[in-house]
Amino acid sequence: MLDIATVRREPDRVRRSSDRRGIDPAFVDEILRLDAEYRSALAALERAQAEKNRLSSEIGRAEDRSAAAAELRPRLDALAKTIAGAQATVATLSPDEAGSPLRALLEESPNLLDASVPDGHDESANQLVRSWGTPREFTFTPRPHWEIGEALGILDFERASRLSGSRFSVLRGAGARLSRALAQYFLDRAVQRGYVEVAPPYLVSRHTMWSTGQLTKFSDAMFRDADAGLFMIPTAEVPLTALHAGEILDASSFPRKYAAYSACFRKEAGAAGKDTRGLMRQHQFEKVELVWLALPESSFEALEALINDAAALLEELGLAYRVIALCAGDTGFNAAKTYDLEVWVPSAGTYREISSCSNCTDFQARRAEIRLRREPTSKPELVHTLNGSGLAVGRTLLAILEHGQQADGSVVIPEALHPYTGFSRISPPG
RNA sequence: GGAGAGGUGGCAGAGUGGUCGAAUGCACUCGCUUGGAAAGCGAGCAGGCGCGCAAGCGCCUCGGGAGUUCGAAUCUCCCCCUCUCCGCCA
Repeated sequence: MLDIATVRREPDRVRRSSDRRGIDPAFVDEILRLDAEYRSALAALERAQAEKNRLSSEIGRAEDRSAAAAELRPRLDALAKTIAGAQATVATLSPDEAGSPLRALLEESPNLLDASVPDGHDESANQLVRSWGTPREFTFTPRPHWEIGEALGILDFERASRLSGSRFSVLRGAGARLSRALAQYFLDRAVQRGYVEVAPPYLVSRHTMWSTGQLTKFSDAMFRDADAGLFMIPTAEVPLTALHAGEILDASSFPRKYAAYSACFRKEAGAAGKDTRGLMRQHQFEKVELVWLALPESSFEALEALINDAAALLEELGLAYRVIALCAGDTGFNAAKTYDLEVWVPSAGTYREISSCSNCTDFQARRAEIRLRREPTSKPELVHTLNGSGLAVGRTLLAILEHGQQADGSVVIPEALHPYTGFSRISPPG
């Protein structure tokens, strides 16, 4: 959610950011107009309330309260009418009132972009930041992971679709083991890097989902149980970021770094026809998510650290990757700046997203009311939140299968995982 | 799912219609005291919003919402949550 105070103080900054995202900045003027209207209505209401409070306490102080009440009644009745009217006006204008036009505009506006975000409308304008490793040269035509996995008997999409429909998978034997090894490995490495491991709920309330900015009119691709009022998390970013919602945290505990393994659930309705085969895009997938609560002045340094934490995992696994800075038009609603981490996928002959790391600045913290206090006597201020995958389990598994495939159909497992898998190669049955 | 108890400031815990945004204690901040500290003493110390250059002034908030009343933390209704016991269950 945008800060009304920022719109007032720096409307040009808001206009520029919106324009760069491809959003008509006209709404800024609308916000300013509604806000001016709101504040004058609020001032009128507060004047009437102050008058009423004065009269009421006068009655409370009087010798003969009922006599005083009787005497002041006409003025109080008139004030009550004024107040009721003013309240109704304020309610329709207030930025704090759910459903008011001003509130709606503030909630629908995406986060302000950082100045370092490159211009551009779509992913073609994204910028390469750096790359690591070289894609493996094959002496044979590399097969896609679903063929490799099915031949090895470790991936089963046919039975998955009988169980649940399309975009589900069944992992079996060494495949299931490899998946578990990855999750365990990612978590262990995160803890070694100072993250606190968290096992969060996979179902969260509407309010929690709303508080992290997932419930906008632009994105409702989530599975949910309307009866219970619960949503299945599309990412552990939601419970991790909202973990300290409503709290005022001591600045000395910053930065706070959390890591959680979870299943994630997405309808992916907008992605029909894209990545229909394999593990790339599933309704249910697993991921280790990394979340930082950072001091405002150091959140962009934190973003660099976060993307490096995620990238280090790929280096340890020997998988070639590149880091991409998303352009303005490709940067998500919550984010001020986003880096994507893309891993080389041999069968596709290109890099594919395996992690997305974002600095959401104070945008999520404003809704979730996550604050910090610098000194015992200082005022609370909003924290900055960051999130990124470290990493997506299915996509990493996919990359390992394709990268490690051999001419004889077996797959060589990266050494870093051997302590977790207990095997160094997956060989065809028989 | 059934029965009961309860939700007040960072914490504990008073407050059952009127100078209560809230006693008291602890924690915390500043000052005095001290060689230094502790203790002691004094002052301060919730959050949000609006007006104001500022000092400051005002409004709102005692789980959330609606109501009664000139006036609600206190009374009424609805909802949410927590705890205890019972049932069920991995």
